[in-house]
Amino acid sequence: MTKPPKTAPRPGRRVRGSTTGRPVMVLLDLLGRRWVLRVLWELRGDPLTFRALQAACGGLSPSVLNARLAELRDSKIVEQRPDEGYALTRQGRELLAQLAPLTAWSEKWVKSLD
Amino acid sequence: MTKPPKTAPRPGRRVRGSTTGRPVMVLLDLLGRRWVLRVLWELRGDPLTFRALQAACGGLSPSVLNARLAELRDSKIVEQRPDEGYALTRQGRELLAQLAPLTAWSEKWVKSLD
DNA sequence: GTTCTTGCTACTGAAATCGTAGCAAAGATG
DNA sequence: CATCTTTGCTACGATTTCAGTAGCAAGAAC
Repeated sequence: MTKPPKTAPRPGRRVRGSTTGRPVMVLLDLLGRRWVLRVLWELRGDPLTFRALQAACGGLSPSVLNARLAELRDSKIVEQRPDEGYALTRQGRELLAQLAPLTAWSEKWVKSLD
Repeated sequence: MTKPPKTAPRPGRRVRGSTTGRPVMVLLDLLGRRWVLRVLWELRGDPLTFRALQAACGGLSPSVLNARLAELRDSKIVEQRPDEGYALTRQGRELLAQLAPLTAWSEKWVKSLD
């Protein structure tokens, strides 16, 4: 009874809700995991240490943070730099750039609620 | 001991990891819930019925789908049209448009893995 | 009437997450 | 040297969320 190894979802592999492993499905699986979007968001500026990142996310549990960071490192979206902490990779920054307009959208969105 | 009512996260209210309720934080909380991104993605085209949407997402459980749909309706991102099924609202389509470039990004991303 | 489909609720077990405690390593301070 | 702090992270039980299956009420088609 060996436990299945837990890793980040990978293109070509089966992921949640998709047997094809199409890249965009894999990405949606990865980004849809709790705290992932937030972590990327908090890394939009300078690199953050583990604890700083944890604090920035409002004190999420270190076990979950560590799991998410492992997945994001595995996916080459985040990297760990010695003496600096965690930072987005080049492609991680590209990904975040796609997400940047969400701020503006969310401001408009607020007004439509109440 | 009344249970707290379960609703979608709302701007101005406390959300996971943020006491300020800043719009973008609320949005990240909402989008980071399991299946939300995928559901939006599957609604990019024509409206889908509940069951069609469920099938498109690879057979996720109806209870979760219903919960997500309730949140997204509450957030005015998805609407239910009589005799058509579920569809994105206007602002829902705008939101998805922000996310559209993810397909292209994910294709590049794949090549960087292995 | 029966047979479909559709939208959804109910229920149980599994998995993910939370919250807290704490430890080993490295650096600063005395 | 000793001690204090910070940092990255692991362990563990409690809670929440999700998965998976069953099934029901309402409507349409027959």
